[in-house]
Amino acid sequence: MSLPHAILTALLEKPSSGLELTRRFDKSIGYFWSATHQQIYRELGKLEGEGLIRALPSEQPARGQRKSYEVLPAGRAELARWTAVAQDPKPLRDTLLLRLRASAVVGTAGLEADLRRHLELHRRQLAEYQQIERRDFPPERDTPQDRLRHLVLRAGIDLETFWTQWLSHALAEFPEPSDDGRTG
Amino acid sequence: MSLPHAILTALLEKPSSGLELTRRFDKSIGYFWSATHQQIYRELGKLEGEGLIRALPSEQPARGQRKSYEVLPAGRAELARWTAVAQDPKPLRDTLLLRLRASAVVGTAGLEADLRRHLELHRRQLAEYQQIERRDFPPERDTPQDRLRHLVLRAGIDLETFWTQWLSHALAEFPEPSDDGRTG
DNA sequence: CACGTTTATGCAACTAGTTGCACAAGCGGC
DNA sequence: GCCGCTTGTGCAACTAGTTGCATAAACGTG
Repeated sequence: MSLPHAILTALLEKPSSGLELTRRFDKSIGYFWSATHQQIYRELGKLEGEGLIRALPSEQPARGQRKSYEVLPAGRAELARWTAVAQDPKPLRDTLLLRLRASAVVGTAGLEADLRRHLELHRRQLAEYQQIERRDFPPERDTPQDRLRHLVLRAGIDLETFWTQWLSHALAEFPEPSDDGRTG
Repeated sequence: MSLPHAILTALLEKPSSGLELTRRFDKSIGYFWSATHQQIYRELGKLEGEGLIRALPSEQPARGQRKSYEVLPAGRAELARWTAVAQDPKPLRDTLLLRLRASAVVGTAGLEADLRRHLELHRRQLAEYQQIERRDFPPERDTPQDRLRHLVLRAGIDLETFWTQWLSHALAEFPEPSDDGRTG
């Protein structure tokens, strides 16, 4: 439902080929809307068919036969429309919480190790976000665009902070190995 | 991938019919793994076919022709297995953040109202969780099971707290109406 | 110059979740 | 006793996202 709009946003920021988009998704927009290259190519085809983007005619030859796309006015209009439409927040779906809940009835065996692993992953992600913040949002730059993008990054930072804290807390009060929380 | 395990957990906590499960999903497990009644019925059929649950033979007659299910040993084993298996956290996917990012290029028109609406929704959800916490987790009850379930609820509470704070912050530094953050 | 590797594009099939609808039985009232 | 409402169960079709694979050009190296 949102992938086409994620792609439109990325292409407005900078016209790109499928592969460039894939790379930029891996390290920017993909932080809050991930996509594989297969999804991206498929969607680029659709968007072109709908007249929302077009292939840049200029640079054709180079290696492979890469095509770069740019957003057409209709595409920009569609993105603006979609941005303004009210949408309900989608309900939380988290397997780790589900597993914790399940462990209250079937025992916590094996779970603690994975909690530690998640904690480490979230710490890493947090560090990565903080590095991006230092690099891309120094105090002096402060256009409205910067402020909006910084807000998005702050959400990522604060979410990872939440997870690291919650996981630390969870591990701290985890049942002893001998007491696995099993009911029957 | 996880719906069957959510159902197994719910059925272990208490054998139920499809409708009862649906209701309990709406106000408990569904907070972190939502499901519609259609999904639940379909999955109950599958689980029964796989021999992980069975219909309780006893109470057949009543209204409609409701069937209650209970978990078989194979089902409990499968849940325990799944709980212990390492799983990667699934990447964040959030349309609101995407829209905010898009608004940096196409303008923030219409977005602020929806941010306010989301703030209100998250405040409500937070209040609901806090009420559940007061009701279900008074200080004196403290079995390992309680502590695990309380941890899950705490995650919900802290997440909603994060969103209300972040949304408040976002609204506070939102561009003035005359300045909509548009680039070109 | 042949052979494996990287770059780049893309199709097809599968899985999970959502939406829309169907149907049957009891319930409540006029 | 019929009519509309609610309860309870369920199928079918659709949508979004994932996984696995196919293809082809250029590159680099022995």
